[in-house]
Amino acid sequence: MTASTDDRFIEAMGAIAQAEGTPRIAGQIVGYLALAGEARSLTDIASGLGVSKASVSTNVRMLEARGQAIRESRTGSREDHWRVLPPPHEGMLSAMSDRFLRHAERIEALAQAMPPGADGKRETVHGFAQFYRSASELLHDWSVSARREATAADPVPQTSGT
Amino acid sequence: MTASTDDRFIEAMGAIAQAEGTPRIAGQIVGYLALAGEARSLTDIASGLGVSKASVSTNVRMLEARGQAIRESRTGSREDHWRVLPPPHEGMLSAMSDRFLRHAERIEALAQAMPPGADGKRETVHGFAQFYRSASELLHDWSVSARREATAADPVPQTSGT
DNA sequence: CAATTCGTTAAATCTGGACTGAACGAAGTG
DNA sequence: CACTTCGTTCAGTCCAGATTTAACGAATTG
Repeated sequence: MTASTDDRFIEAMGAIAQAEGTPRIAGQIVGYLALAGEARSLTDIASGLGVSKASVSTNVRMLEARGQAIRESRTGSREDHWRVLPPPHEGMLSAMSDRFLRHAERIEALAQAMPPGADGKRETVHGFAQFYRSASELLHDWSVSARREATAADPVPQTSGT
Repeated sequence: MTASTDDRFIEAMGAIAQAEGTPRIAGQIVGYLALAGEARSLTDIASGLGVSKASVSTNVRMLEARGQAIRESRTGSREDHWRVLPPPHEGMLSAMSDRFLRHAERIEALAQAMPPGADGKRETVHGFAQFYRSASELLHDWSVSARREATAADPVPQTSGT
């Protein structure tokens, strides 16, 4: 019955991911790999979560692009193996940061295109752009510091020690 | 043709809202009210955006719950009037903060329920909870400071000055 | 008190995007 | 060189949730 608490955690991670606007399966994968502690093959993940390999392939590459998971190509096997690096959250933060930066640039471009009338609209729009820009910076800085902390005191389980 | 840049801003705000996992119309409303600078009735908003009053009603109340918009019940008219308060972003931050706090509590409860085995799983799960908790706190602090800054130097257009 | 207008709710519809199944190319393996 | 296995892609399905239409209660006005 020890699998039950694991499953509940994986389930919760999926729900949270969904609430944050990312695919449910992406969250489940992070939970699964975090609990595993070591790298797992795409097939393992798919059967472990009871979803199609196609879904895992898609989502695990999305996680890779975000820096939340890394691919390990072992020499012996031609299977790819995947692990989350501590903390897996860091990637989430930089994804957020990137998103906000895009928002900032998009809005700022619109502000520039606005007539500089006395109604203050252009300043209002500029204010929005400014907000997104500082949000992006804040998140970026934090993701860096979070990574540093985690690297300092690493409480992550590894099957094979140093 | 000056309405065109306004529309593009409103459009962009809707797209961003959608990208952040909230209803498109909610973002459009924020954009509309921010440009308006003063309070607008529900009917105004609906016709201004070309959407149903039901949608506006639903979304504007969601914004109110988040603190991104406030309702003004004028004595003379029985219409409700709505405005965004500067900065409207602050509500978005506290919404995020709340969400992360819920995540933290949910995960922490699971961590407590986990067997304290030597595999370090419980610590891993606890780490996730910790992450969400500090994220929540960071966002909360920032939303407060953002509000303070905006209140200090208020560049918001008001039709009726002090 | 009838008539109008406002805001909300409930049911129905519509749509974006997650997920799957099947097919394909690449890379080993015998 | 046939055969198996792996990962990806593509077309199709499915579903959550956003939006709308219609109907309702409350408030206002004459």
